[in-house]
Amino acid sequence: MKKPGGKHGLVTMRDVAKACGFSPATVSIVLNNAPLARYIASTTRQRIEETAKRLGYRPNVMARFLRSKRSQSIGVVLFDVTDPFCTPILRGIENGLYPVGYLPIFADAHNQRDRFERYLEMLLERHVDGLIVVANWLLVDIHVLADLNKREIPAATIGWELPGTHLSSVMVDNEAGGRLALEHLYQLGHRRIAVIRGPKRLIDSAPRWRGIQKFAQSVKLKLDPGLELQLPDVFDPNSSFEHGFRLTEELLGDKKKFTALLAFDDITALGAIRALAKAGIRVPEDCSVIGFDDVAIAALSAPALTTVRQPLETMGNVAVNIVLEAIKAGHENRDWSVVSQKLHPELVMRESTRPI
Amino acid sequence: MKKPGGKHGLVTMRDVAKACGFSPATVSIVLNNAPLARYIASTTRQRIEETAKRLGYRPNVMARFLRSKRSQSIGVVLFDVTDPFCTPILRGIENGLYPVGYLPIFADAHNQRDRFERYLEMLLERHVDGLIVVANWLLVDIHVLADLNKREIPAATIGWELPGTHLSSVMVDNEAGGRLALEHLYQLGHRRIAVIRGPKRLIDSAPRWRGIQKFAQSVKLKLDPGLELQLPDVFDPNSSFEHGFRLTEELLGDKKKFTALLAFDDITALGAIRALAKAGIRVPEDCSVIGFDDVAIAALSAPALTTVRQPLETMGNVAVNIVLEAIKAGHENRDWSVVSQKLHPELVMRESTRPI
DNA sequence: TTGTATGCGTTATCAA
DNA sequence: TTGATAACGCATACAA
Repeated sequence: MKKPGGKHGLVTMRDVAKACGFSPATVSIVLNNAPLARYIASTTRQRIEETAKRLGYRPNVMARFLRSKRSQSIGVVLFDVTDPFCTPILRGIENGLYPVGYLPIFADAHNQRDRFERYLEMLLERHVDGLIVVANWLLVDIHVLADLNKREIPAATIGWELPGTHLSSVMVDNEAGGRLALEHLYQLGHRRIAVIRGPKRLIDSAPRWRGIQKFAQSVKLKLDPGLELQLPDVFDPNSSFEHGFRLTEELLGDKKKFTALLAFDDITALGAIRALAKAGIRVPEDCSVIGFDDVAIAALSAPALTTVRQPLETMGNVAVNIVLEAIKAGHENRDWSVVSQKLHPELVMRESTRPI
Repeated sequence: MKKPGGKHGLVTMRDVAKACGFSPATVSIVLNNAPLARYIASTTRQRIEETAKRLGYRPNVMARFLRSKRSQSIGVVLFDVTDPFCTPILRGIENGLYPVGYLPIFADAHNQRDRFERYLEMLLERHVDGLIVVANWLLVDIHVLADLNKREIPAATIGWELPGTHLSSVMVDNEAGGRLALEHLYQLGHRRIAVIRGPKRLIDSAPRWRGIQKFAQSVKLKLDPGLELQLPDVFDPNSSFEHGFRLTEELLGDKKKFTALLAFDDITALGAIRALAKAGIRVPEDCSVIGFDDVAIAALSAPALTTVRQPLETMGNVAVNIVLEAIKAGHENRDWSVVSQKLHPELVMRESTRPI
């Protein structure tokens, strides 16, 4: 008995058709459960399904795309996999895609704009059905977005947004997060609070700071500008540890007194804690420190970091749902609209803060 | 002037051909720099290239695959993205693929065997040109490997191997690593050393322990079996922190004296440090702790962790090169052979160890 | 030096 | 209820 399949061991639909004596068309209808499958005799259906299984037939996604224009894959562009911020998001995306049989095509921009753009092109060449972008300011470019709009590819951004485009977005409510952080320290009795603000060009920085200020005003707390530090516009997860460390050292050099420190993110907070430890200041006994993000490290560091949690995995999931919904709408020739979701942050109390 | 491209804004090769008055064949030859391109008039070539650019032509990778059998993508299956062990590997893979225009299709097994297998099938349906698997014992299955062999897809595993198959592998030299760790503690003057051994079913555990034992013998150091702990066969990055914590607590409860602790991996070490801190034992003043892997957290924790570094990113890169080489060989109808690479670990001294 | 024709594996339309 | 046939976008053998 001659074996089907070419030198690559591939079994095509025609092989199945030949083996069971039906036409490729019928086989296609049955195996895809197409609408017409309703009219196929159940004996036929069984014979076909059995044969397909026996021969180990696997549909060829590529060939299928040529007809149906569905690649069953979506592009995922991260600004930096190495950043612990991205990992849970990636997990959330993958987890949302898995049940519907979509596969993510993975691209990592290394925080480089040209790499980001090149990857976008590559993903378009692969005709991804949708796109999810975890980006930051570095990567913005009107040029590329025009392409996206022209091709009408459903796309969502995470942790970043570009109003006025066809891009949906999923973000944490930064203002609420900033408020949550300061509120926590305030309730613990802290009044002299150092704040490490985020990089100016990062979209999160302003609203987070606004939340802090608004809360301060609401309880008539006066934030000392001398305790206000500023992260530079450099991106790289390692650098923010360094910067947290250095800024805190400088602050300590100024002999300014403070009982708590509110850091822009967890890594910065860890850097700050290191600087405090080096100066003999214990956390949380002598100084409370709060971070932002609730990155994996936060729970493992010593002391475990109190922080404002971004629901990163959920954000990945939500982005997937937005994109899948748009893809479905496209197939059904329905309209779909851009959505902008803001998710709620959550205070996670651990060991790095305590009452004064 | 009528615009080319269908409702999706796609520009095909035919569009380009029509626009510049040449045949699709010529266009194909030029744009792919095929061998025949040597005979194409340079004016023609320029016209074609210019037109392609002007129309914004992008080759359709899917359609191209149908002819050339090259999908320009390779499947990457991770046992758990959430494990900090995987991140640098993923980066290494992506980085190795980028320059040659390959894209990784991403799959995360969540430490579940059925998910692992399902993903393998999905990747085969997508006709990936190659496969890289970052796995552990949980995911072994002869069944699936048979499929891989039959399809002759170049594949490499990282951090794990399965001799007697067509799978290449890239691993760290665990025995050397175990030796390095103990040697470091020994040279610092430690003699009463607790060891947290790896899960029995994990492939790394035995050789790493062997390296430890061999070094001990070579310097006539007697390891106290009472100071020997055993990680259970459970996989999940969080759990190893927990286990490191608990095992260390139990050890402390036994009132056994030790001046140093050698942990199976970094996360376990972090858990151990937490337990020590809780008991009022300072690291490294009262007890030195060494980890394994040099995961990102190691450098950021306080105290920064001394550890044995696995060149994770390099391992990803090496795996890519192995697979790409095999793919190339396949295209050129050359034979390629399975390779098993062992990379050297490296001691990274930070703050968690010190002389006795 | 360039054009024509064919087929990759699938699905969709139409005919039987 | 099922089967021919064409077409998706591209690359190649062959013809011109």
